[in-house]
Parts: sequence; C-alpha cells; structure tokens
Amino acid sequence: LQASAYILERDGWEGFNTNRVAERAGVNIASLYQYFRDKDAIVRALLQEHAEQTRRAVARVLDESPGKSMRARVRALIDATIAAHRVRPRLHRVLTEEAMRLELQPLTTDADERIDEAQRQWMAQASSFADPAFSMWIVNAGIHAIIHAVVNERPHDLDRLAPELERLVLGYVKR
Amino acid sequence: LQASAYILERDGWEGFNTNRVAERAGVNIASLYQYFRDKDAIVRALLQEHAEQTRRAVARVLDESPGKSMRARVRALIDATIAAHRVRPRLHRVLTEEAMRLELQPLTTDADERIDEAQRQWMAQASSFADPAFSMWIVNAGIHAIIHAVVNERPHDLDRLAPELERLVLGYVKR
Amino acid sequence: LQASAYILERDGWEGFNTNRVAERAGVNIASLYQYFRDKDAIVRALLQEHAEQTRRAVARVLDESPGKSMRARVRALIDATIAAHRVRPRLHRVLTEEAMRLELQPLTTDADERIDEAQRQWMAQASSFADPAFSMWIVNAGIHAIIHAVVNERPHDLDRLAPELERLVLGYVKR
Amino acid sequence: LQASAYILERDGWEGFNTNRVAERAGVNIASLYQYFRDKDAIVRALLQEHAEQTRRAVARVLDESPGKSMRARVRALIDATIAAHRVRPRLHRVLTEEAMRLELQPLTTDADERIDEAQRQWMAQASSFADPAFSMWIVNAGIHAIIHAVVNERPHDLDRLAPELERLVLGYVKR
DNA sequence: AATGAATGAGGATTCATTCAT
DNA sequence: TATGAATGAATCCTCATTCAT
Repeated sequence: LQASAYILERDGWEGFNTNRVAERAGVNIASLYQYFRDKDAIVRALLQEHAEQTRRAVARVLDESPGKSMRARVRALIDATIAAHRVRPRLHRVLTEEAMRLELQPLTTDADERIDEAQRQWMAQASSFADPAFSMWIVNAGIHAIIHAVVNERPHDLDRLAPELERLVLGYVKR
Repeated sequence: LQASAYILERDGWEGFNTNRVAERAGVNIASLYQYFRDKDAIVRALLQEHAEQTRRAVARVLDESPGKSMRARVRALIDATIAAHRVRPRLHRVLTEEAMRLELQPLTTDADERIDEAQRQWMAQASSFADPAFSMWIVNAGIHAIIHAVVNERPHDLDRLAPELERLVLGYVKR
Repeated sequence: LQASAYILERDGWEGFNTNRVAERAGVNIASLYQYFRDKDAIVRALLQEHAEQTRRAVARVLDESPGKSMRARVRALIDATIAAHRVRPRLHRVLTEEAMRLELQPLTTDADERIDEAQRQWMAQASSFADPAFSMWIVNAGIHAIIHAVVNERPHDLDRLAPELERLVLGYVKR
Repeated sequence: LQASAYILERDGWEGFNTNRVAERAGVNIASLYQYFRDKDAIVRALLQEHAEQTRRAVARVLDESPGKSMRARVRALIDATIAAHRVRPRLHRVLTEEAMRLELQPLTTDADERIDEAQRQWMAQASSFADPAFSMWIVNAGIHAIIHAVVNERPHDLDRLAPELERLVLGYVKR
C-alpha cells in the first residue's frame, strides 16, 4: 500500500500499474496478486485507509469543540479539512477521482455515523432547512470540492481559502 | 468529434481509444490521425467545443437579465448551469477530469472576459470582499463542483439542488 | 528531388518518408506518385544525379592533368573526392548505404567508361598487377570507404586525410 | 539474440521487427521486452557480442605471431578479418551500418587496448608517420571497409582479396 | 508464502500508396 | 496535371494477470 500510494502520487493514475507497484515495493508481481485480487482492490484498500484517516481527523475536531460556538466549530472543521489536503494533494485528488470511477458507496461506518449525527445537529439547530441531511451533504461536498479545485488550479491561494469557506458555510447555514 | 463524444460518454476515459473512435466514426484510423495529431488532440477539441457552449449559455443568461435583481440573476445562472449538466452528464464529468489532466489553461477568450467582467461587477457591488476575483472564482468553482458531485453521487437530487445553491451563493455574497 | 535530398540529409533514411517529401516540396502526395513509381524510384533518381555529379568531377580532374606526374594525378583525384564529400556528407552517406540496399549496379555510363579507361592505363603503366581492373576497383572503393569512415567517425580529421590516402595509393601502385 | 541475428541476416534492417524476432524465438513479444528495453537494445547487444568475437579473433592472431615478420603478421591479420566476414556477411554488414546509426562509441575495452597497443608498436617501429594512431585507424578502417565492399559488391572476388590488401598495407607502412 | 518467467490482448501511431474528382 | 481524402497493413510497446515451481 505504501508503494501504491507513492506511485499513485508520483505518476498519477495513468502511470499507476501493478508492475511498477511491485517493483517499488520490492516484491514479485505475483506476490502482490496474492494479497490483492486485482488492480482495483489496491485502490479500494488505499481509499479505505484514506477515508479512515479523514474520518479520524474530523472526529477529533468535533470532539474537541463541544462547548464552542458554531462559528468556531465550522472554522475548525474547515481548517482540519484544508490541512488534510496539504499533505499529499496529488494522491488525494487521484484517489477521489478513482473513488468516483469505482462507484464506491461512501463506506459508511460507525465513526461516520457519529460525525453525521453531530453535523446534523448543527444544521437542525442552526436554521430551518428543507432537508438538513441533504444540506449537510452539500456543505461537505462543497468544501471538499472547492478545496480540491484550489489545490489543483490555484495552489498558492490555499492559504487564504479558509476565511472564504467559513463565510460560505456560515452564510448558507444562517437564515 | 461526435464519435469521440459518444465513446467517451459510453465507455468513460478508460474505454476511450482511437481505434474505437475511428470505428464508430466509420473511418479508417489513419484518417483520424490526419485531423488530430494525437489522442489528446481529440479531447482538447472536445473540451474547446464544450467550453464554447457553456460560455454561450452563460452569456445568454447574463444578457437576458440586465435589469433584474441580483437574486434573479444568480438563480438564472444556477439554473442554466444545472441545465447544462443535465444533457450528457457522464461526458461532462469525463471531460472535466481530463481537462485537469491536460492542465489546460482556462481557454480564456473574449466571451469569457465579458462574463468575468459582469460577474466581477456583481461581486464588487454586492458586498465587500477581500478579493472579488477570488471570491468569484470560488463561487463558480463551487457551483460547478457541487453540481458535478450531485450528478455523480445523487443524481436524483439534482431537481432540488437549485434552491440550495441559490441560498449558498446569496448567503456568501450578502454581508 | 530537391525536397528529397533535403529530407534525406536532415532526417536520414529513417526519417525519409513520402509524405514528408511531398510536404517539403509543397505538392500533394499524389502528385509525387505521378512522377515516381514508388519511394525507391526517388532514391534511384537521386542516386543517378549524384553519380553523375561525381563522375563529372572526376572527369574534370582527369582532363586537367594529362601531362602531370602520376603522383600529381593521384593527389588531384583524392582531393577532388574529399572535396565532393565535404558538401553534404550526410546525404552522401545515406545515398551510399541505400545504393547498397537497392543492389544498384554501378550505373555505368559512357563517362564512366572514359574514367575507367584512364585509370586502367595508370595502373597498367605503373606497376604489374594480377588484375589491373580489380586493383583499380580496390583503390577506388578504398578511397571512398575511408573517406566515408572519416567523415562519419572522425570528421575533424578530414583535413589531414589527403596525404595519408596519397601515401596509401602510391604505396600500393608502386612495386 | 539468435533469433534476432537470424532475422537481421535474412531480412535486413528493413525487415527486422520485434514481432518477427519474438515469433522466431518462439516467445511472446512481451517476454522479449522483459529482456530488452527496446528494439535498439537488441541490436546493441548483438553488436557487443559481435565486437567481442572480432576482438578475440584479432587478439588470437596477435598472440600467435610475436616472433614472425611484420609481413606475416599483417597477412595473418588480414586473413583473420576476411575469415570473420565470410561467416555471416549480411549480418555483418547490417550490424556495421546500425552501429553507425546508433552512434555507438567504439565499445573500447581492455582487450581492445591491448590490440591497439600492439598495432601502434608496428606502426611506430615500421615507419615514420605523422600520427601513428591515425594511420593505424586508417589501415583498420580501410581493411574493414574494403572487405565490406567486396563482400557486398563482388563476393566472388573475396578469395583473391588477401594479397591485394597485403600489398596495400605494406606499401603504406613501408616508407 | 514467494517468485521467475511468461503471455494474451490490446492500443497509439506511422506510412506507402490509391482513387475519385 | 493536380489534389483532397482515404486506407490497409504494419510496428513498437504496455500491462493486467497467470502458473509452475
């Protein structure tokens, strides 16, 4: 998986092939196929790992801010998400794209549920939405998507993105 | 180009290869290479065409609403964009991804400039932004990205997306 | 033919293709095929032209030196040949190689005959050879081949080649 | 490599393609590419092998004739070279041409050095040359080139070539 | 559990040549 | 005499995957 992440980051999806991964990992290609049914299985594993990390990061933010204002919690969430996209941006992007291609259902887990619940509470409490769950999804998707877009197309603007996202989210939530 | 769009839509980027395109177009593969230097040239042409269409659609909306309220104009823009993504959603998505891969500069043209100008005016007039151009970019990118996400992951929710996007944009623009 | 020579010189045999020639000549590929049966026909024409030029150059030298010493005549011939290889060395080489491939018989003509005759006289007069014609062929082939080798592998040594060739030829002819 | 040599000899460079080689070798084309990076790598390997053989043959002659007269040594060298060109003349020629195309440096090795040294001694001892190394190069290149020319254009004369080459070389070396 | 070696099935691109007009 | 447009047939190379050991 380390080798896979490395190759995926360095060469993108185009340059990602099983032989390269095996070579980088220092194992025989056949060994690789003993642990992963096929190429996509590798990506799925990577995706799972990645989702897990993101989930943990978000949960941490949520846990740390039970008493704070909504504004502070939103900001903390945004900062955490941006921070997560600073580490290996290309890997991040490629994985996101492939997640789409693999039509992976969102891999919902217990942790996810807790996060969802917390967020749903925000939404419900903050303002009247036709469908809080949908609105929440939009907020999450929007934050992620905008961060991705900035990372890919205007990386140098990543530093001043947080306040804008905060304004976007708060403006949406407030009546 | 028609054949290319067809293949790209039906089979995605993975299944998009020059032989298939030529076969679908009913011409010899070599003929295809007489009009397009290489595989990417086809995608670039498609992208240009697509960008042109989008541009025209947006310009039309802008031209039609000079006297209207900002709210109406925002809504018209959102509706137009969603409508544009209804026609061939998969093609749309694949092209967007490949645009990223090809690192295509935004293909700015005169038409683009006019749109940008109009939007910049909105932003400047509507509220105080640190950098109106950046905020505008965020709004555009956000709208597009959220629409894409909905198309891909919750297509059935596309019908109720417009009001939410409107609320998101207006909330951001309003102080 | 000019275009052909140009391409052959610039791109070598590998890069020499009929489409390129036609493009360089500014005519349609089909027109090219109206004057040359096929690709090889172009090379054959070029080869003929080239042989003709060489022949003329050698004949000129021979004509100019009827009264001179053999040594002077040998030297003049060598100088002329080296000079001929200075003009378009790469074209020269490629043509020679292809002549071999096309298994072209030496294109003997009247002019050739006269040259041969003159050279045969030298040989016969200069020394006793088992087969003067063969020896003459060896001398010619040797001069050409060595010049080619120098042009290709040690071009900067071309300037000091003449005396060595002279010594080689005279040493061979003298008993 | 055997298959490659076979194809190269039978079909010349024009007819030499990786599929044919793989087919002849009885392996899958992909296997071939596991051992050779690309087409040229095959030729390079062949060339190296060939150079090695030639080197060994020449070294053997040199080793065997330490006490003999220069004339005998020259003759032995010539005979060895001609013999080397009798075995697979076409392969020989094609390889030589491609060596030129690949702009391969002369693949100098220790063995080479020893041969060079021996020859340089001959030259230096035999006669006064402006540049013994250059003269030696000329002699070698000339012998090879003339043999090639005879092989290609007058193969039946190969049998009576040795005495003429001997005369050529000795005449050149002797003052 | 590991690996050396192999391979089927593509897939992008090129080029000599033709033909209707 | 010229040309626009087409094309059959290669040709180099890649990659996911398998299998005997």
